[in-house]
Amino acid sequence: MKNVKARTVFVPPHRERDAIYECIAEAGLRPTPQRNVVYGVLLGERDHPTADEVFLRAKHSKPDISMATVYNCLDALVKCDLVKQVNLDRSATRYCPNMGEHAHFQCEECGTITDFEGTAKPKTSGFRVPRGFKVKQVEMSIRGLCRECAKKE
Amino acid sequence: MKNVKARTVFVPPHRERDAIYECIAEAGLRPTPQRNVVYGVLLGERDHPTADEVFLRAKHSKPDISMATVYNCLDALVKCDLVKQVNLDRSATRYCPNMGEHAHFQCEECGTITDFEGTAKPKTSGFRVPRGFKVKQVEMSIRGLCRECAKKE
DNA sequence: GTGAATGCAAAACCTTTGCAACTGG
DNA sequence: CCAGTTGCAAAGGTTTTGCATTCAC
Repeated sequence: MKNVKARTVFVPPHRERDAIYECIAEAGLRPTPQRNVVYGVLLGERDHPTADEVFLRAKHSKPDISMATVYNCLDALVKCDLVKQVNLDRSATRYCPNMGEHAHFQCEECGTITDFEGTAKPKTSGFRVPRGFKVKQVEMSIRGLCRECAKKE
Repeated sequence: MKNVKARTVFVPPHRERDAIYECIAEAGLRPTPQRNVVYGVLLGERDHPTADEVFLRAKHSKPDISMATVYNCLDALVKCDLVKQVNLDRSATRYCPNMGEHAHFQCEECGTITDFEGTAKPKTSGFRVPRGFKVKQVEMSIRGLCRECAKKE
């Protein structure tokens, strides 16, 4: 279940590309070419790449970029709420520029990741938030069999 | 294994203690003292320990246990549906013996993990499962501020 | 000019693997 | 006896860190 490409089902809004400058500046961070490239990579192919995959793709337009910088940029984008971290299993963390409500499905057989559209809000999701806790983000991870692998069984 | 030594700090419920034998055997795996200890550790203190933390605790009752074995045991328990893997951030995977429906809350400030009781089913959670996909497990991760940290802000 | 961000390389960390020895049924 | 499991040590992969240099404001 390694080196598996993930699929996306949604269509990215347009103005996200400009948002990086606003959002990064707003967060008190400095907009840089590297952060721009990293965000561009994520928007370019929405397949939930790992940091390493982002690194390799970012090199195309910025050959000198370093791994440390990729991590820095990803963290910055996460802080700015432009990107989500996706932790599905013990393998590397993946990154997702889709900030809309959706769940991440991973196939137990082939490992592919698929986005399930929909909302995941406390009220509708059925868990109780204890008094005093402040919920900021809800993420849903689903495991099971994808269409292809379900057929084979 | 009728003679249970009273050295361990916790007192696992009876049923759960037996469950490991049934479940492991059912899964075609072999019940071993190591697997027993690892499961006992998880039941003893339900604080979502990492593999390393399980390792350290398991050493108390089984000083010769190795890290590789801890991973082996954890994987075996996960396969038997006695234990869940919990992946919240880039840090190490955590393990949870609570197989009831609940969500994992992690505080952005202090990092503590809290269980939120409740169900997380596709129907009520608001996401759509594409035709042909088979959902086996849904996991919810929530981030925000815990009671203490929310007060401080 | 100054603090923040970068690139590099090394370190730290987490997890897996290969293999000989052992174990439980 | 035999397949499955263990312990060890080493390898593999991911993420972080320290520091000199560069960059954006």
